[in-house]
Amino acid sequence: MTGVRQTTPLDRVAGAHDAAVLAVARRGDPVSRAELADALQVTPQAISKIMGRLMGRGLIAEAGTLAAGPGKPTTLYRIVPSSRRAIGLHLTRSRVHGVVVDLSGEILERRELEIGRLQPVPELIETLATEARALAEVGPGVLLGAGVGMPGPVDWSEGVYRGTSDPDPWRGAEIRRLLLEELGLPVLLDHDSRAALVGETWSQPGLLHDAALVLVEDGLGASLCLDGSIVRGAHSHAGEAGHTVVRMGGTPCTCGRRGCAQAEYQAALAAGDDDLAAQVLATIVVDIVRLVDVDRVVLGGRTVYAHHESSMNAIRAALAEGLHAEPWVHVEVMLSTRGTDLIAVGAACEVLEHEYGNPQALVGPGS
Amino acid sequence: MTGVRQTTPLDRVAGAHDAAVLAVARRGDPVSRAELADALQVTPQAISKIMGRLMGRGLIAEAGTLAAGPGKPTTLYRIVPSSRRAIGLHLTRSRVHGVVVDLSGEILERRELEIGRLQPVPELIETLATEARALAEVGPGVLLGAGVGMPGPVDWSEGVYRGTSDPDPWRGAEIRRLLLEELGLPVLLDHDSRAALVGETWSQPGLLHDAALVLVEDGLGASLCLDGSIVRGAHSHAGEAGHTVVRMGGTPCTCGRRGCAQAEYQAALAAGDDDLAAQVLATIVVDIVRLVDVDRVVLGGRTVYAHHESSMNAIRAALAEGLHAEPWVHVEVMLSTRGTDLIAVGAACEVLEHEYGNPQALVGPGS
DNA sequence: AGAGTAAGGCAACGCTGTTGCGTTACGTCA
DNA sequence: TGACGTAACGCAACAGCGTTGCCTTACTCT
Repeated sequence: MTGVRQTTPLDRVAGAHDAAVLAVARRGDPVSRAELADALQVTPQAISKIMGRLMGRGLIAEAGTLAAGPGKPTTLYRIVPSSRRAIGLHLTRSRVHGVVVDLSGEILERRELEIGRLQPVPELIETLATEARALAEVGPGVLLGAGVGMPGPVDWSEGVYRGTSDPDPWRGAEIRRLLLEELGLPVLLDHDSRAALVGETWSQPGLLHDAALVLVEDGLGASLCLDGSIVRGAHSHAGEAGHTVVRMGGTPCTCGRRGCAQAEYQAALAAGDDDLAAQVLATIVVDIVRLVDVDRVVLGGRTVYAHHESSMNAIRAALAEGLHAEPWVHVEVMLSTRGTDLIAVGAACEVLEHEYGNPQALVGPGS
Repeated sequence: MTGVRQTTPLDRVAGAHDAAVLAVARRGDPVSRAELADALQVTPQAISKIMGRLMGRGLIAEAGTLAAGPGKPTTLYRIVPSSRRAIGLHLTRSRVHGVVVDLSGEILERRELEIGRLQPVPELIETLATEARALAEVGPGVLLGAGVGMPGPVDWSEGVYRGTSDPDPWRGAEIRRLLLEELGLPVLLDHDSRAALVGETWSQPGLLHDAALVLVEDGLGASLCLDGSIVRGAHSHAGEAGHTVVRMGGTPCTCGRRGCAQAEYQAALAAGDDDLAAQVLATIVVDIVRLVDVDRVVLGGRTVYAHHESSMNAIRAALAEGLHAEPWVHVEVMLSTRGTDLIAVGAACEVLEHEYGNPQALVGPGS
């Protein structure tokens, strides 16, 4: 597949800088040319050119001036949230939770729909499309596309729900392609925990440079952001932390192994032992920290919402215990800023990220 | 810290392309302009310019022509291994194992030295410097620097051995700075498992795009290469897979927790239960695969060398069992190509990688 | 007002890879 | 032996990136 080159290397330089400026601007406060020059490691003159491009596209606008002492006052710039929109859909077996967000990731509208447990794929696509079309009505700005976040094995690059082994009507569904054909809009499909992390990184650019997000919904998932990039893996399949063994020979899991974190967590909850459940959560968090050295851990998901305080405390305690010999390692534990919208918002942010986020590698595929 | 800009964005484009060409050339077979153009997604004319730069630096040379049908025969190019050298030192509590490698990662010379268990830091630096100076005598080509790989918590970006909590004469040693001052050469310090993976990726470019290396020496470590980049983490501390809990409430570990993989592994070996030890290894491999979705697992290290066949079989069996519901996920399990030299060679390759390896991010620090 | 200061624009520049076209070096066939 | 077709390759002009040097603008302070 000798693909035709789409962008030149110089386009990529420009694109990377445009994305970097947007990331800084997204942090909220108006920024100056000098600040941006420092952040991007380019000259102020280059920032002027970059701003010219971005203002031409309507993504950035001037936001007044700031006089500090003598001399010409600094011109400030801000992002224009209303210039773009994206739809995000959180799909589970029992419902579809949808949002439209603006360029800054703020929610413009929310919708919720209960669905039948065994909706066949064509009907499911129709349901998703209907929700998306309703959401598309809301808000100003160019609509960029729709993102879908769902649990279970999901192949991001193929846009396919892989499914588990049970008889499953959705197994192998080409959700991205079908929904794209239905909507006529760009569509992205991703794992719920990865979508959630994309959402967190979008609205807090730079903060989650090395971070893990632990998602507790029906299952247990974890996504990673390492060195500023979301980890998706060789088969776009990363994030199945729920099938990490924390007790060899323990509770049997649906995956065939024993003592998976997810199985142990659910067994503990079923037995009413909330402390043990929190311990399981804390264990896999410490394991992740030891393995990939993230310095932020974000906790989110419907199930953990009720006892998030105790869960976070258990995680903090386990981190303190497991890292007592390495005092230079500090890990910040935080709750998702998005509440129960985190996956829907994250799915929408996948679209924003894809369009205006960090650039692909400078050099094409190495092999 | 408004650092002074060292490279311009255009330098980085050129540097990235130069590195990419070297990576393809390192695979061994002579390559043509057309192949490279396809791999880098640039025009053949651009490859000519890139080759001009690289040949000017002596890194690449012409390697004959290849006539295929009518028309001017294709010119082939190959890497010049003898143009550069790097020293690699593998440091443990009981010895120093050193190598010099050429640009292709081949060993030119090997040295081994037993050392006293509690050598104080200044003496240790002197020992390392002596070994490095002896190795520096061997082979042609420009000597680029020295890499040091060692177990335990190591901060790559600071070049410091962090140490564990025991009274430890090496704790906090600024090995990189001290050795640099002693040798007058660039020095890099890294964790043994990460160094080993750098070595594997250097000599097999492109193959280990998403891979894990499990290192079994005195302790148990694992390093990751995700999306083509070695994972070092927020505190340059990634890879402590040995302190991943595989049996909650299990064998007490030196780190303070119970049931860490390393503790369980060593306990099993001490009890003579090699099967159980292999199972522990297999468990953490599957956990890693589930979490970050690597499609290659490299096994290496002195301790696992004797029973590598059975260990690899156990890992393969565990992968087959743990992934039976996801038949599209294929994971290749392989043995290190470097035998017991893997860490020393890897440390040397850290230097090569730093000088000629994949480019830093296109845009400077995002914050 | 006038001097001093800092921000920002304009124009020329250096460097990337790209494009268009001519040259080189090979096979093939008359 | 020579003309022709073909494929690889080089040269020169080009577009577009950020950079540099210089000038203009806009403000404060005297």
